[in-house]
Amino acid sequence: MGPEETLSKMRHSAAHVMAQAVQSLFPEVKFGIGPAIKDGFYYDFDLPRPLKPEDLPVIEDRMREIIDDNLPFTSEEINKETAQQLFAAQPYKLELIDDLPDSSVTIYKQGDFTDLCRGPHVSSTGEIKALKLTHIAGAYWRGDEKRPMLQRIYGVAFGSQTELENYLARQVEATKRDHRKLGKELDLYSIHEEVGAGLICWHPKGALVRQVIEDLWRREHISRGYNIVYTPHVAKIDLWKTSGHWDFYRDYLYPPMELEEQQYIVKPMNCLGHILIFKSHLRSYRDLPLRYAELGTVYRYERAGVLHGLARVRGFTQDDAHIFCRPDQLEEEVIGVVRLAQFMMSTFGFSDYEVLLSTRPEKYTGSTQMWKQATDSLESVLQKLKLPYNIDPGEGVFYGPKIDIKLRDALGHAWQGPTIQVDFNLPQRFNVCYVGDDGLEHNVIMVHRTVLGSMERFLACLIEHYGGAFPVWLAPIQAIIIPIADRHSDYAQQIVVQFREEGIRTEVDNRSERMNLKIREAQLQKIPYMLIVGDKEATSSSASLRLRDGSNIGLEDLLQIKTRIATAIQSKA
RNA sequence: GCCAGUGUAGCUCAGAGGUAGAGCAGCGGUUUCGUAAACCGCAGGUCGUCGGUUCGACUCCGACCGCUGGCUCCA
Repeated sequence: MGPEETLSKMRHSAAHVMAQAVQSLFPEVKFGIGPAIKDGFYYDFDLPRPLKPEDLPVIEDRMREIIDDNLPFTSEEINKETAQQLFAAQPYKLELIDDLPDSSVTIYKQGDFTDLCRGPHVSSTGEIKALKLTHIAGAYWRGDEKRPMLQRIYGVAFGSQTELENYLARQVEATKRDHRKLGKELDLYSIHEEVGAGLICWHPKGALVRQVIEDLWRREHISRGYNIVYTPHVAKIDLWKTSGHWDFYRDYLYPPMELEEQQYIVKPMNCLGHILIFKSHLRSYRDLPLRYAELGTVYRYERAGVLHGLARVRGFTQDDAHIFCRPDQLEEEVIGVVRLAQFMMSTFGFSDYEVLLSTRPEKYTGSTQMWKQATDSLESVLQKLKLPYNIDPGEGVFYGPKIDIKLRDALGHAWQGPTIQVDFNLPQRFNVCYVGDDGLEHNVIMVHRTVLGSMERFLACLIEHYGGAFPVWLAPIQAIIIPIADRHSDYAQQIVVQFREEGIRTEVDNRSERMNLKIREAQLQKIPYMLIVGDKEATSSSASLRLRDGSNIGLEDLLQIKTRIATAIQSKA
């Protein structure tokens, strides 16, 4: 058994101990389930009253007592009837017992607490080393919102106090890097109640970062044979009825608006516009593949409870593209997309990612033969590119198989990254065809893909990945000139002009403040280069260079600094 | 949407059944300074919104809105 399994066993045992503790405090408790999860565990309870944050330390203390008692865990296999009697007062457990396939079930006991459980567990409660209950949350029984909501207590548990403390320290670091906090501190964006939840206003600095990314995105797409297009933000509802979105996706759509007795909706996706552009001509097999790319802003109604900073919003700009190709071109097109995705990931410093291939779900459209061919193509691409991947069986979208890439940021937090989806549905619904060399019409294969996801979510990911200290090429302000006294501001201004001519985003801090304050603020703003100028510098065409990590380079010639910065921008380091 | 928490000045936060307070930011002034916060003064708030209880509500109650952590879902 590896260290991960040992930990997970201990965490699962901690969940049982928590259940015992809760039972001793609330004898009427009805138990849900209590598994081990990443870093810890949870248990779902049906309790006579809502839990308060103050309850957690009480439960935790009770858990410590149980741990100190070092109660042994014992298991027993019993038949279902016996189990049903044993758990007669536990409706959720009874439901679980009913659903188990075997005629016998296992139970685990520690002290006076018994739970239905497959195990395994540590041998006694004393083996649970370091834990902390972290938060309370509501959770539907079996994740179904039509069923009762239970109260879930989350906890973390580790093999030693030191590891627990490290974990808590990482949490503190993650809080510091939270894009919502940094977004405010670095003046990147804001969300206003007056505008509406989940709708983003980009401030100049956030907009600048976004533009730099978009410029790179456009350049890369053009050089890789994409055509950039623009499509309207609203369209007649019939278009969305034809596509099936109005039927299948209605819960996510903003409601229709009426104009000249026609109903229009705001687009939730960009694909239909691209399809209509494709269909504006008769297309030959020689024209394919056609790749239409758009930084397309879409609006989707997301439930209020799921909104989260830039990461989950109601209006967002997808870095979208649709590839229309022949079946024999699919594989090469997917290779191109994966290479582009890899290029983007390495450009933004993501080296840790997971590739998932999602296969046919239970409800699907298209023939099984089409599914097989497309899934094989996707898999073959991953093999040719020697990309390690996992199969996510049945997790494809109803219209086709897909490849998803999950990124890990510098703190190990996972983000949904590039996605490549084959679509058999829309080409049929809209009769998207090309004329083959046989003179007959054939449906195209359509690939939806994004390599960044959405600009909003990608920025959220980048902010947290870099902890707000954007690499020089992305930094909204790349250099700031800090005159020591007012008499140095002319010299400072000359540097600004000179640097801007070189394309270096430069500002000057001309306030009548002390240099120390200006340095502090520039550092907090995570500006990569601070050029401090006083009498010495003004007479020698130089500046005293300081970096945002606190290091002090000292006096350096202006030309040299310019080259230094230009090189850093160039290398995207 | 559901469960829990929460909303006080632009920001970070304190306070509290008898009509609000700090630091930073802002404004005015003094200071012109050598590597992470100079000093003095001024101004700033229908205490999220609406309704109820009360002689009196920012404080108690209710509804709504926003935010936070989850459930569910996803770019």
